[in-house]
Amino acid sequence: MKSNKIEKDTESKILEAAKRVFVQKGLDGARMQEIADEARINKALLHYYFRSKEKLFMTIFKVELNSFFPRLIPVLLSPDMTHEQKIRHFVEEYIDLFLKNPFLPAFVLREVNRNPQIIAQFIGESGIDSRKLKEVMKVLSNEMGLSLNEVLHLMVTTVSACIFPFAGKPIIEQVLFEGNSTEYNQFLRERKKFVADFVIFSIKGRTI
Amino acid sequence: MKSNKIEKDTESKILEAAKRVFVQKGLDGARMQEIADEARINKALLHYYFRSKEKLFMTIFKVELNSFFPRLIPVLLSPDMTHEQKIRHFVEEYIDLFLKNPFLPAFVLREVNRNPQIIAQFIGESGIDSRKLKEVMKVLSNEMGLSLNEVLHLMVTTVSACIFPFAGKPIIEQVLFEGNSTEYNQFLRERKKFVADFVIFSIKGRTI
DNA sequence: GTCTATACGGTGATAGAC
DNA sequence: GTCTATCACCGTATAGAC
Repeated sequence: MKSNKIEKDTESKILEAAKRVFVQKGLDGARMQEIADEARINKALLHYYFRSKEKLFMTIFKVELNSFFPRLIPVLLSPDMTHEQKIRHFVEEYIDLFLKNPFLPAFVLREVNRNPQIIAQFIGESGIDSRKLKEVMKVLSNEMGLSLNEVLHLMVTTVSACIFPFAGKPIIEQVLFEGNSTEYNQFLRERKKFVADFVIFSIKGRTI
Repeated sequence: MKSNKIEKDTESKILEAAKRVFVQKGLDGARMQEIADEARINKALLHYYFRSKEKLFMTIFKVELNSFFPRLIPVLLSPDMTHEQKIRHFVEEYIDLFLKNPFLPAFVLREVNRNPQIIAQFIGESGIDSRKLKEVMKVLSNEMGLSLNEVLHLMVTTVSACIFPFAGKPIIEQVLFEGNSTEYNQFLRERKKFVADFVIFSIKGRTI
């Protein structure tokens, strides 16, 4: 056994390298050679640990999809928070996640559109539970004084507002900030407050 | 010359086939063979009309990116409409565009993330004009009683709310409607009214 | 477990006949 | 312009030595 933990075991090195490459390039764009280089090993060893490119990809994708659906349902069901607090909490957590993993939205969207069945395949293993989700919608519906359908659209709109600024980074950065990435990052940092405000104001404006 | 217009010329056939394949599979996932089959010609002819896969792709992408940015700026500058009317008009036109081209959002997002420079490359040729866009923001800022920055976020949020339901179709369809595509399509049809209402209510809720 | 060498199929691109 | 045949390369995957 190696002395200290600076030396990672090979499997971890592969997983980390594969994550970087797959998330950036996608399944179709990624090359096993590039993953091997990134992990500082050779191609053959990739196939020794994971039998095929597909299998290695699936291992990565499962983990990433899992982190794409954060564990926020318990908070949304909490009886000790107002719906305003819940919205703020959700938006802040979700955008923070993407600030830490900026490529996650584009990656998940790309792969899920490449192979739409992949999402059904992993639905159970990721933090998604349709039953719980409907429970959340019912609770929020009561708290907000909106119909179930309105809550559904509201949720999708909130999630959209969090995800798109990351998934569409090249467009936003270029079109809105003429390529100035400092301004784009500033925009992202302001985003948490704005989106939460936006949603809350919309509920207010609707119910008066 | 052929009798009636049922027979299209080869270039058009290629272009239509390439559009279908590239939009669905992306540059990396698409195969020249598949495009040839789709166009009912052989691979060699593809290279005769367009020298390379890359060139053929660029031709398609330019057109698609162009339609991704609809010509809505004149309307947004119109002095004869309230900002509410402008928002409704924008959202309806934009969502209608995606109802007609459901794969457009996922396609543009995928390719723009694959190669972020591609957007700068075509910025002039697509219907985007940063100067005009800033003019729009200024006008809306006055009409809505919001700061320029708030209008910026508002625009991004509105666009997000229109695009994401299409770009994230596999996720939404599976997670929210358990794979029931009829319910998903129903959701999309309701979306125009909801998004416009949502934005307008938010402005109202903010300024009271 | 880790490496080098290689097999094998697929893919973009071209040559050349018609 | 359109076709068939073919090339050259690249990418996944495996064999086999250590």
